[in-house]
Amino acid sequence: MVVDPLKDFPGYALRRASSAAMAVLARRLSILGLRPTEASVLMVIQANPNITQSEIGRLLDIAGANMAPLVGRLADRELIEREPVDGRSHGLKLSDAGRALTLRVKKAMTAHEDELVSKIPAPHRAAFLAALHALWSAEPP
Amino acid sequence: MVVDPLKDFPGYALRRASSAAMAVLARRLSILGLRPTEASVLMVIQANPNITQSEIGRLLDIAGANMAPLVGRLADRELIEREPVDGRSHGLKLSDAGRALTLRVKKAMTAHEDELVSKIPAPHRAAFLAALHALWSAEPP
DNA sequence: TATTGTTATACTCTATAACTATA
DNA sequence: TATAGTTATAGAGTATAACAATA
Repeated sequence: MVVDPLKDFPGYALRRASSAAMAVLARRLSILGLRPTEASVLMVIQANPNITQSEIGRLLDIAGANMAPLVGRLADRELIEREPVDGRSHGLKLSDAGRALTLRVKKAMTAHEDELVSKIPAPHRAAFLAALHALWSAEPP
Repeated sequence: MVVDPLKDFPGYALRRASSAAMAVLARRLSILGLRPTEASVLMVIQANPNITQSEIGRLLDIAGANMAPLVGRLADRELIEREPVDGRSHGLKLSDAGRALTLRVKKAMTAHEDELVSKIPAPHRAAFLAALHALWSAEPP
């Protein structure tokens, strides 16, 4: 009946797969009161204590203008602490509450990733991840 | 120096790969005065003359509320024509201008897809597309 | 001069609720 | 009652421009 002319375009399949996965992850994280970007920022701070917000932005490809309200929300909820390292930049660290929440974020994310990976035949998993990295990092600016 | 704790998460790589690819496609299509969703709707109409807008929404997973302004823009630009098939639904067809533009959309999309595919080793391409389809269609509602 | 952080603003995509007209 | 189409509205992510303070 209805023909889908986009079905065999890898770019379209990539977009649909990504948005389907993001929707599931967002639902999981909303239980913790977090959005996906907030959760990823918490994980980056945990892995890099005293990182500055501009460094996080470069790592996650989030513009500085958008980092400000994001970090502000996390600080308002006392999940992170800011300590001046410079006259203009602050090092970010997790608070105790932030550390506890990040532990739950990690569990949610790992469970989510396991779900995704389980849908891909085991022998193809490594090549799949390699292909995603090739598409991710090699795009022109 | 800075550690990326998300790098090995397929879900995160999926998101980054998708948004990088979408950014490139959006830039290509903006030359034609189209957004990615508008371009995909044109292609669906071309492949399915007289399709209704609710059928397009189900195919592309776009909510009815969001189809209305999208189709309205295409009709305002006289790229498509609406003919009542029903008291409440309209069949959509490309106008001559719409057909000409869709031809250019197809070329832009094909060029874009070829670029993507070229970044993936040839022996892994089929498995990559299959994996994307598995992630796309098998997500729970 | 360049960088960090910030505010303000706008656009796109998405999501929900409410309504009408038709089936 | 269910569906098609529409309007209004809000949230989230992203983008640019502008600015102050600092390096």
